[in-house]
Amino acid sequence: MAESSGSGLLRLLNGQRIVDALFAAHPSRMSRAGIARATGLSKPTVSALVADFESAGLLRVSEESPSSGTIGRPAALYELVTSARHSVVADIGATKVLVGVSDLFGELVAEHEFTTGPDARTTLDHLAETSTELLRGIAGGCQAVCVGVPGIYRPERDRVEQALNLPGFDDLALSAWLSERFKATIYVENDVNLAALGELASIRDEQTDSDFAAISVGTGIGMGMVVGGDLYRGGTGSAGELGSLLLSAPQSGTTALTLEDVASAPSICKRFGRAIEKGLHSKLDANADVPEIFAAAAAGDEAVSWVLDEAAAAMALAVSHLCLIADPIQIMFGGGVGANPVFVKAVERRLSKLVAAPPKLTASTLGRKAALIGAVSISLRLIHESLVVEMLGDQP
Amino acid sequence: MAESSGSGLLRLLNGQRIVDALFAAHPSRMSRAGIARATGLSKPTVSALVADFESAGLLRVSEESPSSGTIGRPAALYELVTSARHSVVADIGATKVLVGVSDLFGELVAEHEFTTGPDARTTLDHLAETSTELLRGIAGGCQAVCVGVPGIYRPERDRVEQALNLPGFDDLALSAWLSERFKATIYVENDVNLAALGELASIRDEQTDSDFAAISVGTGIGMGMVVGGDLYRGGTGSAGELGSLLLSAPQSGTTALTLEDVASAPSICKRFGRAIEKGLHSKLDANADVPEIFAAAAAGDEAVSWVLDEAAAAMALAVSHLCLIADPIQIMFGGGVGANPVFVKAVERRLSKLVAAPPKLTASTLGRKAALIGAVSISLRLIHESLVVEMLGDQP
DNA sequence: GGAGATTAGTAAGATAGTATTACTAACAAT
DNA sequence: ATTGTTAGTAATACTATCTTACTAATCTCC
Repeated sequence: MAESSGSGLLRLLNGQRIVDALFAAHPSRMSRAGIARATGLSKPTVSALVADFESAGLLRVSEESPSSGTIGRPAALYELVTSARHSVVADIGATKVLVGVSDLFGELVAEHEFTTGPDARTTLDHLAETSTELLRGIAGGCQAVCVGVPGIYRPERDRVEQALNLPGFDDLALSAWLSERFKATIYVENDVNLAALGELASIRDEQTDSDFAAISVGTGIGMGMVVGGDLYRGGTGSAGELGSLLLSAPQSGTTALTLEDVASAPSICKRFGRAIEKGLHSKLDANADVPEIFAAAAAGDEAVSWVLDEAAAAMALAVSHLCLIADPIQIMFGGGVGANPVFVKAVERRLSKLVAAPPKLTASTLGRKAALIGAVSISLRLIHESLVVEMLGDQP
Repeated sequence: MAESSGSGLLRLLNGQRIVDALFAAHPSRMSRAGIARATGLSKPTVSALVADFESAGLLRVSEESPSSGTIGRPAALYELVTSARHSVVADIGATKVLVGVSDLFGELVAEHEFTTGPDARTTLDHLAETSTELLRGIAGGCQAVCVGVPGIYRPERDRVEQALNLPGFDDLALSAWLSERFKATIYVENDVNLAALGELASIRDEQTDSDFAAISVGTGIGMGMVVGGDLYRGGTGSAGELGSLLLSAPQSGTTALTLEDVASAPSICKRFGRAIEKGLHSKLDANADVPEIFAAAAAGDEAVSWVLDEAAAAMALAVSHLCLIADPIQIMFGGGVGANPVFVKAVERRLSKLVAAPPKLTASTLGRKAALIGAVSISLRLIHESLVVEMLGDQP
């Protein structure tokens, strides 16, 4: 075990700096002299630590192109070993489950998809089988597991709540269950939150980490927020329940409409049907589905544009609240309704009339895989946290 | 200067652990043997560091009660020197400026209040004079300055924006200005945000750090949020602008009411006047002020209860949005309207009908001093960050 | 082809800080 | 007075670092 105060701590800290420098430089490789320059450590110190990392299997000398064209003695270029750590990532959706195995850099080296089972337990059994199958042939197994669930996960009780689409979560200690099957760090998170992380990870090049929101508009409406690079969960873990947001104050007697009553996929279909009954003109059938409705939007269909306008107006109002309260820099829309650029444009148009400096609104580009990619980004963090300690600690 | 990789770093880290242990134990004093037990460091290491801290003036042997009643050799008990560091804190309000000097533990050792001048520059000059006056007799001057301003502070431009009540901020580089006058770390922050920190600090015993909101309802309506112990500012620094929140979607042609149109102090007075004109019954004059209106609320005055109900309903709707988006654990109301328990109770009653699990709502107990106390908590953080480095770095 | 320049990496010794062990100091209880 | 307990110090060893000086390997220029 690593000491926490003596010079062993110093070794860990300096080891972390070296690993950080190598991750920052990825995919370029670095010589030990280069690492010394980048970290400020002395060359002998770097050599000693790199030797330890190499014998622990985290680093190796790159085979190809042993430098060329430069003056001076050619360097031995080191690179991180991609396969030094693996993690299992999964997104348990209402209809499908995505499973993957990610390497040290978050590349998915194996993937699989299966249909969600009748209840949570069967689905999880299937998930466990699939992941051991995907891990076959990977030496060392996995060191981290991150699972997205279609409900609110409460770490203090180790329970998934409000997973309405998938029964059987009520008395299932999910983290404990996973710990029994995987000898790894376990992380469970709401799928919408993971999707927010995933969407952010996919645009991080052009964008700062801070204050990003991803709104999913499909069967239900949910939101994940990333604040300063970390997920924001709120005091009771239920931040971002946008669907229940009231569109106006309830008058005495009447119950007010919620955002979900107007802008979710089922509501849009229902309201379209009612618009037809009320006599609005449309080429479509009264029970058209969301893709059909969106397809007809371009053609200037009367009932369609009325329904979509209402949905966009409601969403714009909700987003205006979000801007005044949380002031995100960018908002990304996903889900069956939200990922449609027509919808995003309509919201954007209306939002500009409600808010002085509206944030950037974009449509999701990742689709279903957003949560899985978010799970990768969490599992990477878990692995990075323990990497150096484990690599340097095992030497006697 | 302290090395960042060599053994000097280790010394700093261990020094920090000792100081942290002493702060955590405050106001009890600790023996060196006790520090060694608490930190896991060895006794000689603790002795060496404590000796350095003592000669730097951060620690001293407590005079009184050199231990008694216990078995064994009596310990020399060490305590932090309260006056080792001082900070200047100020809250520049629209009508008054509060200035104080705080010691190492955040106790205010000097305080002063003066009327806000005609413009920012005059007020700041007055502030600088006052604080040098308050610092007279304090050896070493101040090491940190935290100033609350009635507007949005943008660090990247070093400007205070939207300070509508106090002209002259537009082309004033406030941090730079303060840096010229104080040889100390400077921090400028919105006053509502500081008030949130202050209110949180005053209840921290019973409450976790996380996800606390303070809503100020007075001339305007603003909110400060604390997330995980840190202020939340949003992407452009303007999170918490609750006053502009729309109470309903604007219909074509009409502009919708904002929260400030219904629940701010001026709006309440205006709407009360109109209620009288409309013929609602009241004992009060049509141009009654907020304290009078609240005083009449208990008596069941018709016009008064109509106006306050409307204000509370609007605030409850806004708070319901806040809960669904940010899910705070506790919300504290301050300001001329908000600090009134009658108002808070009314909001609470209405909120319970809008949200399934409403957070705890409370009325501010700090009043005007909230922002000043928040400034103290920021300045303490600034001082703690640099304390050990400065204390151990100055020895050759 | 050889001398010099240039960069990578290693070896040896110095330095700083910590932990361990064993000691002395100071007091209470018996 | 003796014994036991706790606080603190002294001496030494250990760990990990840095510095300095060296060797190694290549390119360039003559």
